[in-house]
Amino acid sequence: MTPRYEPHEIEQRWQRVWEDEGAFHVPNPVPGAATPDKHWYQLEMLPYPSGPSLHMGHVLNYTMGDIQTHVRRRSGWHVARPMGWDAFGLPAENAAIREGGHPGEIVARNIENCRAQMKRLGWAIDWDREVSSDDPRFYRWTQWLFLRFWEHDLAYRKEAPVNWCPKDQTVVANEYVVDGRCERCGTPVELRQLTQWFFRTTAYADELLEYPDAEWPERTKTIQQNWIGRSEGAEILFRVEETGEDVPVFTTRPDTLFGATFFVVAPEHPFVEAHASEEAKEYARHAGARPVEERAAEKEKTGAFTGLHVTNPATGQRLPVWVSDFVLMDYGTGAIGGVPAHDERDREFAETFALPIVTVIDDDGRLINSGQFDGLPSEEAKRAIVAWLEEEGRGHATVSYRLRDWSFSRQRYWGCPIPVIYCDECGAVPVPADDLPVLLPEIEDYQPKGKAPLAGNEEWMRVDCPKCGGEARREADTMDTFVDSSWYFLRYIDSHNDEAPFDRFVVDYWLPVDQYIGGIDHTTGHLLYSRFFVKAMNDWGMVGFREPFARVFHQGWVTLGGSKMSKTRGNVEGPDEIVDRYGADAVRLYILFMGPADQDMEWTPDGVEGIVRFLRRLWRIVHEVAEAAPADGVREGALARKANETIVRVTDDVLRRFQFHTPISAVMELVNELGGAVDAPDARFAAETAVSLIQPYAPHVAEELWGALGHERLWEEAWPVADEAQLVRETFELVVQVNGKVRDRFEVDAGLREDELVARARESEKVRAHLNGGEPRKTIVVPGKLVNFVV
RNA sequence: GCCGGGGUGGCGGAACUGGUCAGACGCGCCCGACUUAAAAUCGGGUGGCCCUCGGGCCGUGCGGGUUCGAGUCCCGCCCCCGGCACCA
Repeated sequence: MTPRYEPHEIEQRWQRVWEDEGAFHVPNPVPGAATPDKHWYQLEMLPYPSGPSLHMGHVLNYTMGDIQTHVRRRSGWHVARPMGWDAFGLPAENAAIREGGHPGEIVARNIENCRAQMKRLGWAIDWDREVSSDDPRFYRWTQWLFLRFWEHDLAYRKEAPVNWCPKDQTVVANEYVVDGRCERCGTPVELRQLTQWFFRTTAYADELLEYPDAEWPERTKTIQQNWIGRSEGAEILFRVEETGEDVPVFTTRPDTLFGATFFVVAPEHPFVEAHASEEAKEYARHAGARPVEERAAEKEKTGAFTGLHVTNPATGQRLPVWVSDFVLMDYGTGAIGGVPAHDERDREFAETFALPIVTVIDDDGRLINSGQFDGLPSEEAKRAIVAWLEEEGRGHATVSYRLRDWSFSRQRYWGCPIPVIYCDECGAVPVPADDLPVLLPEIEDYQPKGKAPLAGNEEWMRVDCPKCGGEARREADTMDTFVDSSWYFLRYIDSHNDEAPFDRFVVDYWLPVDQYIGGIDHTTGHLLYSRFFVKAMNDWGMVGFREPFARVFHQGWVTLGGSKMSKTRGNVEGPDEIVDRYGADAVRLYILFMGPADQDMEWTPDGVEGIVRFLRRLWRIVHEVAEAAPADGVREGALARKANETIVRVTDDVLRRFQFHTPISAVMELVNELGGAVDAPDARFAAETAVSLIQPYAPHVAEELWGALGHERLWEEAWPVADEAQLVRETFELVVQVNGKVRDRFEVDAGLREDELVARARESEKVRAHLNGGEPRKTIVVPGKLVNFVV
């Protein structure tokens, strides 16, 4: 008698077994001992525990990783599959402010909840590797790493204009300002001149454009490349007539140099303060304060003449120097040679102020009015003019980038303290390694007030200078959350290490990450920062690789009401209710069956009934097979063939194509066929195959059905391998076309030669009717598939 | 403007290197069986138009092309999504 399918009873039972056995713990290799060389690091972006519940996007993400993990494990890979918590930072702190309470307590409670949800979904996580970025055992090493960056001049402190979010009351990195707004809260950011800590990401700008050891999606690479914004060009010196000093400009169009008829500096350019007329200074003061977006929106150019002139190094002509806000101080050199004939903005400027326009490139792209360079195609002219400038000592080829260094100090409480001490005598001094971690103190009032809340904690702030022993003060800013997530994937590998952030031997074994699953929204932030971290660590000899993530996959957004589920939007749907109702197996299957995992999908539980029906059908049919089918079932026949074909499809989709919805369809097809022949000699084999193949998706019910078929421990069972002999067909359905249209189809022997196939095709009544007794002009034979007559 | 991705039934989607009348699998809908009835379950149908019920014609955003054969390749458009953008 078939028992009832009771998902909750089954799921709890197997989850307990796996937990008690530590079924998904995979130990690290030990130097000198034999270690499997077939290994796989399966990583999904770690969650922010800023709310009490995971959302369906997490369910999608971690189920995908889970399937990958199960299939790899059962195929003989050594799989590292860790999990942790991105616990520091704004999202958690803002949640604490909303709810009232200490962020540490709220985060701890959320983590506990989310961990329970993860366990309830039955994910094959190695909990022994768990880390949390707010744990001193973790952030001790975040601080230690920061000191290495500083030591290598890849972290520095400077005063610079930075993005300030007036709502969150902190500096925000360029990478997390979207359309001029704070990515977290949507508030428009302001520019403020502040002394901040930066990581020198620009030191790796060129290398970050290349992906030598990584298979990344094209669109992801493009986004990063656009963000880095590399432009090849030249730096050219213009001499100021009145003072004799040289002012450099950056241009990507040195071929148009002869057409430069005026010169423009940015309002913030030091030249203005040093030499410009009072009127120009006055203009610069006002213009420089306005946001770039606002300036760009206006059609009419503004500006003021400085009263000075420069010499065009190509023509020797005297050019007026203007100041205008369409020239930006933070790109290139903050000064340009205005070429109104060949640049739209320069033209607008020239037209507004009645400046001369000289055409130097004709309609065929060749130079004119350019002295010895006349007649050269513009691409050639670029090289020729730069070479000539170099000879003259007036310029050289150079490259400019859009990328800016990453500002990572935050004027907020809930983050990793920056281990720096300021001493009047010694300046900025690193906290000695033995004194790490600098613990984040418990403070009552952590509300953001525009300056670091830690600064108000006198007891914590006052410290002896590690160098001279004199009275000194701590750095009160904390680090951006993205510093924690720039290296968490390394700590996972060696999460209990008390001597170092990680051991190079084990990290070199597991990394680079074989498959990273995460949102595309972190492309120019987290993903870029992580690459920067790893490249630097490789240069210091800490790791033996230069790219952290060999393959990246971006899941689509699970949307609700058309927009991405997120706590800030408040449109979060968690897994609890639907798991309560249908069980974890159904939810796991359903979230993947909804569509291709890399596309956005609107969350609706409507279709889950179809999956529940499938599970019940599978349950019933497998039990029927267990009763009706011969015990020593054969592995040949129509069902066995279908089973073997399904093995190939599922395996190829998961491992090679990274496609998770089609394997479910494939197993459904197999189960549909099996349902009509539960007592067939090969039914038992087909049932075992179906259960085995569905195990990564629905591990609990699969385990139970595996038991019903008389076996145990499916999670350790070798992944099915297709029997090649069974895949070879003895007959196939020959398609016969006339002029490319299918006119007949029938089974033929697979061993027939081409001429025999043609002969069989010509015997068909239907085909004859379409040939009208005539001879085909041409006959195309595709062995094993079709014959096409062309008349 | 530059760069990247995409457009297939009522819906989610399949078709992996051009080759089985494109539409697998599922949702929804329709019909039937079981039932006093409903739910659940099981069976069947489901791109459009025409039909003498054998079939015929059209059909993968639009227009061309290559090919015996195109959702798939090429050219030109249209639309949608994403990145960059007064970046010199």
